[in-house]
Amino acid sequence: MTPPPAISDAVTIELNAVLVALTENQPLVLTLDDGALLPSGPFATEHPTLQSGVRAWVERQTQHPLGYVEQLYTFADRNRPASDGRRRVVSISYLGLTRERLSAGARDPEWRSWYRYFPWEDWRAGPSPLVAQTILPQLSAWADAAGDVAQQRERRQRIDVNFGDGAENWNEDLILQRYELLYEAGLVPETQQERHRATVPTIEPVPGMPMRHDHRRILATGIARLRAKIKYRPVVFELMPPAFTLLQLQRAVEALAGRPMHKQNFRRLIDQQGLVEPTGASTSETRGRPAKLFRFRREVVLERAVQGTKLPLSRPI
Amino acid sequence: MTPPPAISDAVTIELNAVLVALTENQPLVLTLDDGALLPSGPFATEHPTLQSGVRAWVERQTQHPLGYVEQLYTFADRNRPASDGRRRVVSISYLGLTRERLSAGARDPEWRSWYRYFPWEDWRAGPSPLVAQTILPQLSAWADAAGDVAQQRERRQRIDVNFGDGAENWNEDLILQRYELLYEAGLVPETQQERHRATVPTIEPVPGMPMRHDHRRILATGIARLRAKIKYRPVVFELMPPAFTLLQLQRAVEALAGRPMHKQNFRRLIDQQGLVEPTGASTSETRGRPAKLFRFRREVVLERAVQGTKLPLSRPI
DNA sequence: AATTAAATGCTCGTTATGAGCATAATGAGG
DNA sequence: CCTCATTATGCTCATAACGAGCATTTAATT
Repeated sequence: MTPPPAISDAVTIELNAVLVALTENQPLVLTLDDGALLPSGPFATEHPTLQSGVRAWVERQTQHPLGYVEQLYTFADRNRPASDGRRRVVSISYLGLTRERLSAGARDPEWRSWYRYFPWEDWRAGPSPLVAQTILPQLSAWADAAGDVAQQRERRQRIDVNFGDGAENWNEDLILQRYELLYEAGLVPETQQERHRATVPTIEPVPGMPMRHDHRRILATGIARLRAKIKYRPVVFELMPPAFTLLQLQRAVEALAGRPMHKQNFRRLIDQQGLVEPTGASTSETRGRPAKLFRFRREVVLERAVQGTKLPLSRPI
Repeated sequence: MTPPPAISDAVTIELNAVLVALTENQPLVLTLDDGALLPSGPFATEHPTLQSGVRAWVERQTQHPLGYVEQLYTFADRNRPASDGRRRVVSISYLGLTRERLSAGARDPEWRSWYRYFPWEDWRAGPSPLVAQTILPQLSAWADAAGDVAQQRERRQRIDVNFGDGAENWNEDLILQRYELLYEAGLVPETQQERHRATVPTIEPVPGMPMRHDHRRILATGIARLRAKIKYRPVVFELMPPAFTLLQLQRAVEALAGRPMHKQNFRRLIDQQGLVEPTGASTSETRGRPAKLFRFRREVVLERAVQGTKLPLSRPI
């Protein structure tokens, strides 16, 4: 079935990492080159597996063991097959979670809040004004500029599904689709990198720091995966210190999800899932009543089978 | 950051496809070589993107347009970096859904029920006797054979999470983890391919047809993805004819999930999600009261933002 | 001692979900 | 023609999950 590969079909593998840490309620991502790139490394002969390749060079760079690693996506679309004899690059991206951040001295690599790249994704203090005041109007104009009426309707619907009305129906998981929509609408600087800058009318881009190549897209993919995953797997704990208060845990989840949560219900959820156990100690770092300290119950990684199902199953016959 | 790639780091990309169709309530997968392989093709210079590469050779093979395509996973672990100068192979796998099956004449490629490969995954007629009578006892023996007590406990827990007790707590999404567990326990023939056959005591493998290389694992990955996805995205319809009854739709979902569902509740779910609309016609192919025919409302792909969240969000401030 | 900031406990209404009863509309068999 | 088997479809009920918010407790601060 598979014919022997031609020389010209050889590619080079590049590994990209979305490496996430959490400090002072900010979700941080490791960047290079003044924030313009995600760290990446080659997949070399000495690596037995892809994941060990990622671990190897990330740990060398950050000087810290990488707790959790998960494959994100494989892209080969960035550069067309080169006719000049240079090999095509296939990039495989990974999401990594780590507890400690790099010593602050170095300027490059640097940890940055991911909300610098996606400011409209931070709804922790309520609906982002950026969405209602800047993004929705611009997207609206883009929808109106569509060729025919059918396309207009489709655009409006996509905008509505992904961005809501600026106040309600915000779904934090849709970060990737939102970025892609902005990209299509020409509202991020990356769009203009791609095409002939002269012919595309230069629109004022939406606030948010761009990255080179498709790295901001990869970052969005990583955030989307993480935001989805915290809902059914206890991955937050990879980012937490060994002992923490429930409020600290809540702030961590809020930082990742970009949304505020209901304190008492958050505790109820954590509690009834048996995710944590008290260490016995408590802390009074903040002003009010001292909070009990908890630790993650490692066992639950084994215990918990996701039972969640949205299908109307019937009892075993 | 990325040093210029050495010649030896060049790899060849192989694309694998888990191509699914549905006929007479059986979930079918396209196989080659008497069922021992998944179809695969090279990623060649002429393909602009990975996905177009997959589409190109799958459509050529099946003579049918491929509705839905989704990337599954990228493996590079199968073969260690070759010292003999042959290039390493990285395989990128895709899940594809198609409505029509290949003309039945050809013997190769061939559509086969995926339950031939994973017979223990079919719980449509109630708990699989294979699990309770064959698999659990063998896994139990494997757990007992562990080195120390801690490892025994861990193995027992993993078995329990993934296989339940043979009657309750079956989670159809865990198909990949179950296969991996059986692999580790040496209960599938593939295990013995890998290692030195002489030294590993040959245990009677669990029923279920093996595949070459890691193709059964890739198949499990595809099924797992599909089983998870039907719960929050209307992908079943990619496998349905243009018009269908609600019972046919239910049987399709049951075929994929490998579990029976509650008829009335299934209808309620479909109904309140507005996934379908009546065509006006009805059918009396079966005996009882004629059933109304429905069609999928294409619009919902746009309409539906997944709202599902398991976090205790609070109302926007 | 009063005030303030958290932590923590508990209740309430709404919705989603699992189960099952009841009725309707056909074809098959007598 | 009548009865039965079979499938479709409508509806109710109990329970669990979830969003909201009130009330109480416990410390630091003023």
